[in-house]
Amino acid sequence: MTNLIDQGKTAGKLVEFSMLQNIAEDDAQHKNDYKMLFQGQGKILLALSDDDNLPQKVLADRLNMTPQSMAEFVRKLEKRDLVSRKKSVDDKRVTIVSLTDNGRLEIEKRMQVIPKYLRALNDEELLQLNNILDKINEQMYLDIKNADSTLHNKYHQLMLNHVLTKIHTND
Amino acid sequence: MTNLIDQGKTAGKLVEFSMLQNIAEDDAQHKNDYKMLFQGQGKILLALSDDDNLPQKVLADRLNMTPQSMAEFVRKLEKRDLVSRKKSVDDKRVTIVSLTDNGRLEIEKRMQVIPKYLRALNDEELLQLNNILDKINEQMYLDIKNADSTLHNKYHQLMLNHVLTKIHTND
DNA sequence: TGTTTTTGTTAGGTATACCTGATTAATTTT
DNA sequence: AAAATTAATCAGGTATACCTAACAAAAACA
Repeated sequence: MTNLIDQGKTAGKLVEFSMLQNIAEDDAQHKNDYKMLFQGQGKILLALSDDDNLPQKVLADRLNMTPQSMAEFVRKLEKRDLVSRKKSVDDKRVTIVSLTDNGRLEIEKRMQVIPKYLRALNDEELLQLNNILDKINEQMYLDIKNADSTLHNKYHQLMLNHVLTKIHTND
Repeated sequence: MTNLIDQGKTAGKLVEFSMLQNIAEDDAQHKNDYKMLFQGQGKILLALSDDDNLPQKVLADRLNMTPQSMAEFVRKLEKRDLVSRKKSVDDKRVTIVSLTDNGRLEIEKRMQVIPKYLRALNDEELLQLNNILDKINEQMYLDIKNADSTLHNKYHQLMLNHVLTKIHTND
């Protein structure tokens, strides 16, 4: 596997990339926005953007979090007017969490940020990068699926849907 | 600029990529290692790997942090045996921070992680990705430089050196 | 030499992401 | 109907990344 050497090189460049990303986006909240998409409150927003109106319990399961943490984050999101909570009619124990219009906008805003550095690429390179990302992402889907055959982490499945429908379609 | 549309597509895939990365590396500390390379204590380690034996003040300046934060992080790193501190002989006010062997190993370990998803790429694609990352990174260097003409953030300069010498050379 | 500047420390604080334990209220099971 | 399970909440905790204010010691400057 001579390939391993090339992989190593690329790995280095990816670290470099992350580093630079981190520094370059040092300006204010833009960075935070982007970074916080995949943790805590951001994760929840993302999950809801795929599948709205979920009970807290379901969210907690999907995102691999305790219900207590979920309660906390949802409360915080509610305060920021990004989600709303209402009691389920069928089951008065459950609280349904929904995105507010505000929340939906917020997600859109965060996801539509086009990193400035993409300007550096010409059409051909953009196409290449697209294809490469497709392959990489597909590989990760596989890895995730395999690591998760037990299905106990529904989040993975969730993200699969999310991305496949919302992003992949515009190829 | 029709290109904007393609950029948008790619931006989406990059978000997808980050998301998946986040989920796929869900296993234990591997994830944390990688993520924490660019913040707080990790940043400091990285800075020292380029240029060792620095006064705390210099580190604080380069990393855009208050000296107090720096003191805190350095203390934490010392506790973890990743750096050592010694008083400068020339200037008894300054504390010189140095990587321990342990710290050096730690950085190597963290940076040499080859993401599994790179397996999915063949030689040609790996080459393409390499070139693309070069271009993107170069663009970011420019952006950083421009944003930082005042030179008040030496970190950027630092990273420039770091990456150019340590990573770029093996092209 | 006395004042000012610089490096670093101590103390205290904020915010975010999580977690465990205990408890309540609603629903299901027996 | 009583017991067990479930969804959520409250209370309290840990860890990390930062920050400001106040202050001591050393060095530079006047």
